[in-house]
Amino acid sequence: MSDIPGIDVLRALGDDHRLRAALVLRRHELCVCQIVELLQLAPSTVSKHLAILKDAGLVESRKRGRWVYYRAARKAALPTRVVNTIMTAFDETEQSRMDSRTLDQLLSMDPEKLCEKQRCP
Amino acid sequence: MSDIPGIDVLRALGDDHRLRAALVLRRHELCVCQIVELLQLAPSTVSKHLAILKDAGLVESRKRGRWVYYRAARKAALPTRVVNTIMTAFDETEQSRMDSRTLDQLLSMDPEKLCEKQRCP
DNA sequence: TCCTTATTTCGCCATATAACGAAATATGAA
DNA sequence: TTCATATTTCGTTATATGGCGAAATAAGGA
Repeated sequence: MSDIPGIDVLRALGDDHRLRAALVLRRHELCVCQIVELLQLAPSTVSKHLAILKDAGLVESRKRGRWVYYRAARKAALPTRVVNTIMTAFDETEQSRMDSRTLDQLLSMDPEKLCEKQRCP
Repeated sequence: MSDIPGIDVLRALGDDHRLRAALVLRRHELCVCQIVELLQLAPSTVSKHLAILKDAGLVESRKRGRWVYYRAARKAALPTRVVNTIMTAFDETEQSRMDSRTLDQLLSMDPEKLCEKQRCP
């Protein structure tokens, strides 16, 4: 369902628990049980959240004995400037370019005719 | 369900159709029927998406006759730098500060004891 | 006023998602 | 090898979300 590359990052961060986890993992490398304590959720739930963050490329993990440690990924961190930054980035996707071209066509059409077309297929 | 202020922006942008709409609205002011054509969705569906973007403060609307025009809000656009920017911004929220304090306590505890506590309530 | 029509709201359905507990997995320690 | 335990996977459930069509709303034009 994620057509646009990178949008999974927004979805990953669009959950309170995951955002909180992602934030603390920027400051400290933590094992799952510590995050369980912080978020007050079942271990299985936390594990899944961390997997989603990992799939989005936001965090990475390493195993030491029975513990698995997570930390922010070494590559990927909201007001006005932030939104602009996000939008600009997404603006470089293929979907955005396609939309721009489609839009050019739409703009050359009379909105009146557009609505008419939408009424009568 | 949105405890953390600003996270609704991420959720709003975390949908392909809404992201595409938000992007084109940064370039052009458009009426609903034009966005309907671009996204190829039912007018009612588009209307709902636009309301979500509006609630998140990403777009604004004005009514001219029977048409409603939407455009990017005059205040609030992914690579590494973007994610860092997002994270830094969210890091200034109260929830993040609370988490930091909680974390300080957690870090002073033996993870072993933490896990033990989680086993036996 | 009455009709047409662009948009929104509402009700409904299908799917996605978050949460839990139980079972499976993996690994250190006895 | 056998036990204990940290984490993950799986199955289930409740809720959230995205989509549509029909009805409601609002505003220009006959």
